[in-house]
Amino acid sequence: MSNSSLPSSGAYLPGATVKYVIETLLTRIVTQEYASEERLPSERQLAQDLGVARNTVREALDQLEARGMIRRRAGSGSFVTYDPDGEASATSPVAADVGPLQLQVMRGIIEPEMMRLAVINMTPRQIEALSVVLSKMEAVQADATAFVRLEEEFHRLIAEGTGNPLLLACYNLVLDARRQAFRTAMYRRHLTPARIAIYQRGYNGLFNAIAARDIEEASEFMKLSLIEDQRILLQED
Amino acid sequence: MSNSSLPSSGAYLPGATVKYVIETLLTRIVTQEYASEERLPSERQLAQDLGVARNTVREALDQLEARGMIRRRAGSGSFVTYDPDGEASATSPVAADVGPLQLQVMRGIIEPEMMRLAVINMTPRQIEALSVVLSKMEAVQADATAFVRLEEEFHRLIAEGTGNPLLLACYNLVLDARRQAFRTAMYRRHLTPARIAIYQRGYNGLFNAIAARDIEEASEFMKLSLIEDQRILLQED
DNA sequence: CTGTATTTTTGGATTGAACCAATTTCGGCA
DNA sequence: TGCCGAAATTGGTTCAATCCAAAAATACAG
Repeated sequence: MSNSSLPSSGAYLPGATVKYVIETLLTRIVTQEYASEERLPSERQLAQDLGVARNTVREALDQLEARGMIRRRAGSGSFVTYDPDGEASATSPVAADVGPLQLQVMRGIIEPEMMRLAVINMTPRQIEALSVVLSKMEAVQADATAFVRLEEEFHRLIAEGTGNPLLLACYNLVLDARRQAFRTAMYRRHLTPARIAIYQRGYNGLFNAIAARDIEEASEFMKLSLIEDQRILLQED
Repeated sequence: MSNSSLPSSGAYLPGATVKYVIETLLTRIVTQEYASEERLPSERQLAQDLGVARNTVREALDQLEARGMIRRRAGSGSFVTYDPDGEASATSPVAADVGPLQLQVMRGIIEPEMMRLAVINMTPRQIEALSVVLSKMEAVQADATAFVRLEEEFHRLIAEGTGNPLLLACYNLVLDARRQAFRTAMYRRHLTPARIAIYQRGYNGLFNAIAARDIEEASEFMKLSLIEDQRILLQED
C-alpha cells in the first residue's frame, strides 16, 4: 500500500508525536480534567481523538504508567493514580532531605549557565515546544498546582535544550526537590493568583528572549524567576 | 527457518516473544558471544535471524538499554556496554550517553562553586577524611584503576563537605559519568604514571588549600584538576 | 429477579511497512 | 593520495492491522 499522500492533517508527523500525547494527557491529569481515580478514555478512543495511531497512545501511556501517573487493567481501562493533593507522588528519595535554601543555592549554580547553553543550542522545534507549554500555563493560571507542574515542564525543556544529558539528569534532581519544596509552600498559601501572574509575565519575557537568542536578556529573566521563587520558598515577605 | 518472508498463518506466537529475545541476547552477552564494546547485529538482521519482527527486537533492545547492557547510536549500531570483568559499578543509565565534552562542561559549572561551599562548610572531621583518602592515593599511584577510584572518593568527599544533599546527589551523577569516561580513557592508555604523578601533586595542593580555608587557592587547584582531566578525556587520537 | 452464557469492550502483544535522521561506506575526481 | 559527495546502512518513530486475554455489559433462560 504505497500511499505517500498525507491525508489532510498529517498522517505522519515528523518527530514529537509521543511527546505531544504525553504532554496533552499530563495536562489533562494535573488540571483534573481527568480526576484522580477516574477512568480515561480507551486507547482506541484517545487515538482517534488525538489523531494518532493506537501504538503511539500506548507508548505515551507506557511512560505515564512508568511515572506512576496512571494504572492499567486489561479489559477494564486506564485509571488516574496521580493525586495532586496527596504527598505520595514519586519524588526521588533525596528530594525530601533538601531544604529550600540548599535548593536555591543549587539553582543559583546551575541555572545561569544552563540558560546560556540552552539559548545557544535549542532547536526551533524545542523552542516551539516551549511556546506550547507557555500557552498552557496561561490557560491554567487559576490552578496553582497545574501551573507549577507546567512551570516545571518549562524548566525541563530548557534543560533539554542544552543538549547535555548530564546537565538534564542533574536538573531533574533539582526539579524534584523544587516540587517537594513547593508542595509545602502551596500548602501555606504563598502561591497566590497575583504571584502567578507575576510568574507568567516573567516566563513570557524569558521565552521572548530565548526565541530572540538573547543570552543576556534570557539570563536576566532566569535570575528574576529564581528570585521570585526565593520569595515564596524562603518566605521573605 | 523462514527462507523468504514468514507468510500468512502461523506467524503469531502468543505471549512471550519479547522475553525470548531478551533472554537470547542476554545469554549471548554474558557468554561474551557478543563481547564488551562489540557491535551486535543490526536490528533488521536480528529480527530475521530470530524469526521475529523488528519491532519486537526493538522492544527487547529498549529493555536491555534500560538495564545498561547495551548502548545504541543512530546510524551506527548497538554496542555491548556490559563488562563481565568490570567493577560492579552500577553506573546510572544516563552516564553512558554523556560525551567527554558534555561532562567537562557540567563540571565547569558545578565544581568551582562546589569548591567554595566546601571550603567554607567542611568540618575538621571531613577534612581529616580527605587527608586519609589522599594518603591512600599516594600508595596506589602504580594502579591507575585504583587511583581513579580514590580520586572519585576525594571529589565525593568535597561534595559532601558542602553540606548540600542536592548538590551531592547531582555531583554523584557527574562522578558516574566521569567514571564511564575514564574507563574509555584508560582503555586507550591515556592515564600514564607520569600523568598520575601530576594529578597527585594537584590534589596535595588542593588539600592544603582546603585545610587552610583558602577559597581562592582551592578554587585555583580545582580548575587545574579539571583542565588536567580535560587533557586526558578530550585528547584526540 | 437471578444467575449464567454470550457478546462487546478494553488493554496487551506482535507483525509488517513505511519514512526519517544520523553514520558509515565507497566511488570518483583532483 | 586526499577529499568530497552520493549511496547504503542503521537506529528512531509512526502508522495500520491482527490476534489474544481479561473484564464488563448484555441477553437470555429459569
